[in-house]
Amino acid sequence: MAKPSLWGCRPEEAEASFGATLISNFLTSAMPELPEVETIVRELRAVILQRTIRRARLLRADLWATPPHSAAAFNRQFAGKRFTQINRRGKYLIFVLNDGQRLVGHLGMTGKFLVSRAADKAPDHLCSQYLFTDGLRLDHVDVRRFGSLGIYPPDAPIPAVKALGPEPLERNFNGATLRPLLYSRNGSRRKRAIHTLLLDQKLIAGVGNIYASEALFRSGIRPQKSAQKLRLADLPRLATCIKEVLRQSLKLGGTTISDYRRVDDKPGKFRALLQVYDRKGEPCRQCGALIRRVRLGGRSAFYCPKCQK
DNA sequence: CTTGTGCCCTGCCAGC
DNA sequence: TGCTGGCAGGGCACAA
Repeated sequence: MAKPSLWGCRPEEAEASFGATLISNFLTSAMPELPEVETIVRELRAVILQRTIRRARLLRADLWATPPHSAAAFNRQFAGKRFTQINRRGKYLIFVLNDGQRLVGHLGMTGKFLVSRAADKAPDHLCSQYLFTDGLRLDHVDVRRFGSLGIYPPDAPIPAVKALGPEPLERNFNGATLRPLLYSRNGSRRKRAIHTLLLDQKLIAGVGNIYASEALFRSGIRPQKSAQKLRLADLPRLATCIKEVLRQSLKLGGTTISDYRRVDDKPGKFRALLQVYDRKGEPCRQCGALIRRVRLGGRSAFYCPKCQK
């Protein structure tokens, strides 16, 4: 169900097509993981592609990972150009400009992209902003500033992106793809908890805390289980569960956990389908046992003590 | 090489 | 009621 393309249309048309709340604030999601970032990328594509940028501003230089380091030079990178492609790799957004330069963004914990009108009030925690010649505006907001942003010349390597592991929604992703979760490159067995390994972006791209817990629930594997105790034969099922949970969430526009500020925001609808994440003390939807929370490598994982072994 | 720890940052909320 | 300390987490630097 692809959204209608809005390339080149006027802001009023985009607004009419998406509804009033959309233009004000439709691209939000707490804790963006693969499905959330993919949703954002798709919606951004439909609205901002091919619009000419009049002016760009960098308001939070601490997020900026690459040169230029002055406001004027930042603006020069964008003024008069257009975004011709917007892609996703793992949790990274890659905006391609018509001169081949690429703007690469990571949303961290609280990053958002909001589309509004030039005259609208600037949101709090604005990190960068792109004003289009037709009056649309793209605001990049990040409350906790755990995100990052950088620009890369055509063909220049993007180190963080290059280091990413396989994409779980690619067709050839399967149990064999997950073998590095159990064995390191020198052949020795990994000992870390499987949940911790699923969060390692070098081993698999795009999975964060929510979908690691959810995929392990579906697989019947406890998050704290050492990779040493898993068999290669367990991996095909795990791969299938990862794919399923990501696909299902993507279909519903991702998961919105806490959007305390904007009640009128369009939230991702996957939250209602969460089986374990953020459900500590609540009954398992499968067996009624109480969901538990465990801390692993500084992150919290959720599981059902009865359904997961 | 692998694995673990602490830091970045802000808003929320339990506890006083 | 109002303040405060602890907590949350993706990615990275650093130590062992």
